[in-house]
Amino acid sequence: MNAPLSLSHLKTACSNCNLRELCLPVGLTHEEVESLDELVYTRKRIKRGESLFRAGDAFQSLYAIRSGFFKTRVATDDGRDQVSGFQMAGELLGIDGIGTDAHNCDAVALEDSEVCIIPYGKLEELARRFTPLQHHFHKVMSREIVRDHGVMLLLGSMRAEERLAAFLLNLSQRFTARGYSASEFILRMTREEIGSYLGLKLETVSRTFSKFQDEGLISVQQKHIRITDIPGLKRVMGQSGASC
Amino acid sequence: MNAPLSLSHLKTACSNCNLRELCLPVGLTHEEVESLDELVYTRKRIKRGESLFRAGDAFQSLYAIRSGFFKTRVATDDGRDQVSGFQMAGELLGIDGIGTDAHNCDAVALEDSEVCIIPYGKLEELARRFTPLQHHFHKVMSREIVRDHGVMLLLGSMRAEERLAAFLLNLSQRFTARGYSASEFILRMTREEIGSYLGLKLETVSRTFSKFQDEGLISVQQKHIRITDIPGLKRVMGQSGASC
DNA sequence: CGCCAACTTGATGGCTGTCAAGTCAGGTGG
DNA sequence: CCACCTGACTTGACAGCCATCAAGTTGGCG
Repeated sequence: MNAPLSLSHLKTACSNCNLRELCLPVGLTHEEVESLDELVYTRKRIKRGESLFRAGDAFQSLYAIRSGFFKTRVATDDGRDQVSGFQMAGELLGIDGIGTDAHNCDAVALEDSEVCIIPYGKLEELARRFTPLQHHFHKVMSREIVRDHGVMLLLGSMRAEERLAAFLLNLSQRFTARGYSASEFILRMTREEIGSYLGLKLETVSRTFSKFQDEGLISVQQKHIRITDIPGLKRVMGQSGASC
Repeated sequence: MNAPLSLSHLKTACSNCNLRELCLPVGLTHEEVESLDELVYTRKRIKRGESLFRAGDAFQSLYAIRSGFFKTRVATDDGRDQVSGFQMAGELLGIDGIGTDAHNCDAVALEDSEVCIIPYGKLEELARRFTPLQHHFHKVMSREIVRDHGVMLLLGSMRAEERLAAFLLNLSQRFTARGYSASEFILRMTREEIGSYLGLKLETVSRTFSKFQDEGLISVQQKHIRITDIPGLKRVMGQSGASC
């Protein structure tokens, strides 16, 4: 099922990957990227609804998303759980596992997806040899922390409309960075998953989408979203009473 | 003001530091710790109310707290801000700056404090030479991400009482790890700062403290907290309707 | 001693959760 | 091909938690 063939190896090589700009190899010379190829030698396909890893699984590898869409989900011992993020092509999964040698969240594919398996031991070894790789890996982790702080701010101080506006603008921006339309996309997650991520109930998400539509900011049809007024959404996000 | 004297160097050395178990040198051999001494050659004192760094400052160093207590604070462009964490002795400050080469939050001392300055370039260099240091540094960053996910879960799905109970238990546990009392301590932060961190208003924090006191869970007198019923607090935290 | 920031407590209102009913879209099987 | 079924979504009514506004208290510090 995931036997490494030499053909798949060829196809997997970082040096051929068009996600280079988003993934780990950023800033490496061509030569350095080629030696990265020894790092990533296996890909894995995950079908929609399946888990890449689950909380408690032994940590061994990081995963770079080659294609598809994931959610990560954390849980408390008393049965509560929450979506902690949505990840798309070029983003890294599994960083949470380094600290305890076990994964702390579930990573579930929201559509059929493919990931590159990055054995963590090898990554550390290469990071010791290639300063830019080390530096870039640290940057990726640091940015994840900064991103989480942004979500904490959102959860702690924004109202439902502001959260949803921020969410849509964030998705829009990430799609743009991948060459897709900034204003029109398909939501891979349900209202419930959006709500879980934003600390809202699914009804509130649905209601707020409808409100945005009434106000002419977006056009919603089930999972199909079209943002018709990006500046308007930004205004919704910033309306904390400080209009001057 | 922060001129490195040879005397202060001696006193700063990681090999003499009683926070070794909490800070970066965990898991290093005695020999390795000694070579760490070249890394940390300056300490800095921060008075209560002063900032160690501010959002936007160029990133150059990490800081290990030797003594004292800090809060970190993130802000949006529209004037909103939120406390993103409280840090005590043995914990690391500044990791958020690696990703963008600039700090993304303010670090403010909540009491007179002292930090060890860890030049980031040197840390990366040493991490390339000492595998355990590299590994430990990655773990520290990963744990910070996991911690943030926990806060996100708290902000997204817990009610005021649960948040405060979790907060008190977390403080209690961290004080315990440092050899202080698990049940009696002084809050270094104001109700407003607690509220900001937990996504609540200061009145709600105050009211909930009073409620806990009425219920015999804690005893509050201004900043002085005594937890009289730790299992009770844990029960408050877990009461999400799943009592079976 | 007096001032001020921090804190407590009360009254009221609004945002969002909860419960409920109905709609829509896609997939399956007859 | 169509009916049916199911999960996802929408919309409404109501309630509860927490924010807001307000007034008073406490404690530390000059």
